[in-house]
Amino acid sequence: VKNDRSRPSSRTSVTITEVAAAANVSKSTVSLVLQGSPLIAPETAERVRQAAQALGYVYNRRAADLRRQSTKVIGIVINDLANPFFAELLVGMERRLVEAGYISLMAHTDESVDLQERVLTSMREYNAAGLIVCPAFGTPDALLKAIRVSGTPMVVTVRPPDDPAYDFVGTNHERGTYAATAHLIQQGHRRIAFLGRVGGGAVFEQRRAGYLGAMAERSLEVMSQWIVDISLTREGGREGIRRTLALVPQPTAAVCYNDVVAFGALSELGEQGLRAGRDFAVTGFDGVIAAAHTNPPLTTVETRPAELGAAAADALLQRLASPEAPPIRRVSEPRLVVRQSSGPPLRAGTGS
Amino acid sequence: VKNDRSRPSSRTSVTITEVAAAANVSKSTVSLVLQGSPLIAPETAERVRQAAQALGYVYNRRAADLRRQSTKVIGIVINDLANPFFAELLVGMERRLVEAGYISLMAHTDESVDLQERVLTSMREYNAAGLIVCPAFGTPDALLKAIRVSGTPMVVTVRPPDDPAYDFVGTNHERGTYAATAHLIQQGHRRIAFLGRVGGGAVFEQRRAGYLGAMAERSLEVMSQWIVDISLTREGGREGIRRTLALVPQPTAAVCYNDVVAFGALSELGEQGLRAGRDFAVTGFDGVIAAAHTNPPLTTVETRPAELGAAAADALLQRLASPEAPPIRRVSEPRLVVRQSSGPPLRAGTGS
DNA sequence: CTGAAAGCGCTTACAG
DNA sequence: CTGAAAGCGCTTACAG
Repeated sequence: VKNDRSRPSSRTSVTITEVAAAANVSKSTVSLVLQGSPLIAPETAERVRQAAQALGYVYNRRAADLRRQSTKVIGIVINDLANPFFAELLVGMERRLVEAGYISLMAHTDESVDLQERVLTSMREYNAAGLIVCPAFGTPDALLKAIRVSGTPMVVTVRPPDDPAYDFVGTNHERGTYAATAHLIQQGHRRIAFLGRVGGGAVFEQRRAGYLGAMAERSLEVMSQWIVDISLTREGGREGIRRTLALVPQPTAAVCYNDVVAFGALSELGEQGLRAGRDFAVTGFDGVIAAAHTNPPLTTVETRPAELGAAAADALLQRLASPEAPPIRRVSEPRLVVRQSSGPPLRAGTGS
Repeated sequence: VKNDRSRPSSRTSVTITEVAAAANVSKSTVSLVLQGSPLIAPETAERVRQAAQALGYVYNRRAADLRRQSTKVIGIVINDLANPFFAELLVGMERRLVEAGYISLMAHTDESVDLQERVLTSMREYNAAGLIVCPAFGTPDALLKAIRVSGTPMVVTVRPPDDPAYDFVGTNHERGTYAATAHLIQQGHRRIAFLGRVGGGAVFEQRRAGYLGAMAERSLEVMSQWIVDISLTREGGREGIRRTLALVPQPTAAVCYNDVVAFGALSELGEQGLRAGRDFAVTGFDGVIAAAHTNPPLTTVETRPAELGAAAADALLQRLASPEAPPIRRVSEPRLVVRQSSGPPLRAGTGS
């Protein structure tokens, strides 16, 4: 074998040209056997495979993709991986994607729109076949629009864009908090707080709307200070409970924006010597795995994050298969799961 | 502009050839301005940029990388993203990597060695410049070795391989459980259980060794049934507590393999009407963010997962910079953080 | 059943 | 300061 690079050591990659030489066939033949083409005679194919193996050949999919004008990589951008909801969502989509033969380019924006823009262009420069994005707070519509116009298949997830032209997979936020609030009312609560982040975008609006809707339906007034503005973290949940307990008259329950906030609420309640579900009721939103194993276990709105992620992946796969199909829009109905954090108020029937 | 493709719509990508034509320069010039070369006259550069902008040109980094024989993508493989420890680890490494101008190809193996092998080859086929891997349970040494021999830079993290030839970034598991156990003993506990997964590999061995070491140092016997074999999940933690409470004589404390197990333990204790920290003591391991906000807050061994991830990324970056340097080995010292889940036994001083 | 040739979108010496 | 040419590692008609 004439080859000026003395022996393909470490970083010098061996190419099909070299295996072709070793197997005494042409590049074309090697390429064909690598693709499992039935055109090649079994013995030839075997010889090629042996040669490839012996040389430690690794397929250069990048080169193949360049030539073929396609890739099997999908870009995933997540806004908040520290929240288990998004971690579970990611797990669900990534799994579905590998099952379908794709691999994921993943980036975490941590709610930074600048970072989001950078990673998105990077993914497009790497020719991602498609994109799944959970937009960071305050994502300019122009960004999403630019991608859509460029023709790169994209599904937006969790946070619905204003424009219905996007492929979107999410959950019905309003129905979720409606169910949680209605449950609390049914348990006998009348003064119910809502812990969330004011100005948190469409998702916040929708979740609050569900809460307000349920209250209004039973003709329960809601005092403005019951909408407690906190950061959407466990710390925020703690603070929210502290502020709620300081209110006069004191609410007896709180609908939390999400599970992470509820976790903080549960923790703070414990520190105050109160037992959630007995002394004060709390509900979460998301239904992350951890919610079933808090102390006490959390009543929450189950959105099945992993399934949601898989659904987003499916939507993208579908879009890849039919680029011209009308916009996909899948909004799942969340389900309230009653556990122990949401018992009736201490003296049931306390009026407002 | 003569161009048989009528107008670069949707998926038809525009190339440097087209912007070259539009700007009346050669491909070379376009390439140079794209790279920010100072060789090009400012006016020319500006003209090229305008043309690129106008045509909606997106840089094809894949083609550039192919030609340049390098990439800016790093493969990350994680064994268990459902565990917040790994999610936080991932966040730490991904952030550091984007800061350094890389983008991450991420895959979750869910402890499947088969899947792990597939994603690893996929990453190499895509010419990842380097790899960071948290090996799945039971990863054959041959797999890691094949990668090392191939010359692809790789750092192994969290789970130490037997062979010291690998670049490795992790934490001192034995010191961690030693500290947790010693703390419990100091609080007055004598009968202390260890909840973990027997046969869980090197990490389990090390964590158990720390527990046994601390017990032996105070000449405390450990009954074989105190080593409770469970799955490493919240469910496992619940079951572990149930089995521990059924033991005679009953242990008064439990060192948990990790935080997730401890979360389950806390939850189960609550369901049994017991208060962790008062009626029974528990410690965790990892120091995930959630540990500070459980009910009650969890005493745990803090490993600073995000920092660990960043350190793993740094190690890889370093390896990329000096391929021939001797193996990197960074084992951080974890720190015990005492919170409320680990108070003294009900009647302090109870003998063994 | 197999090979020679062209081309995917870039970069990089090398001229001028 | 700019252009022509070769080449990165593949695939894919097209011959034979």
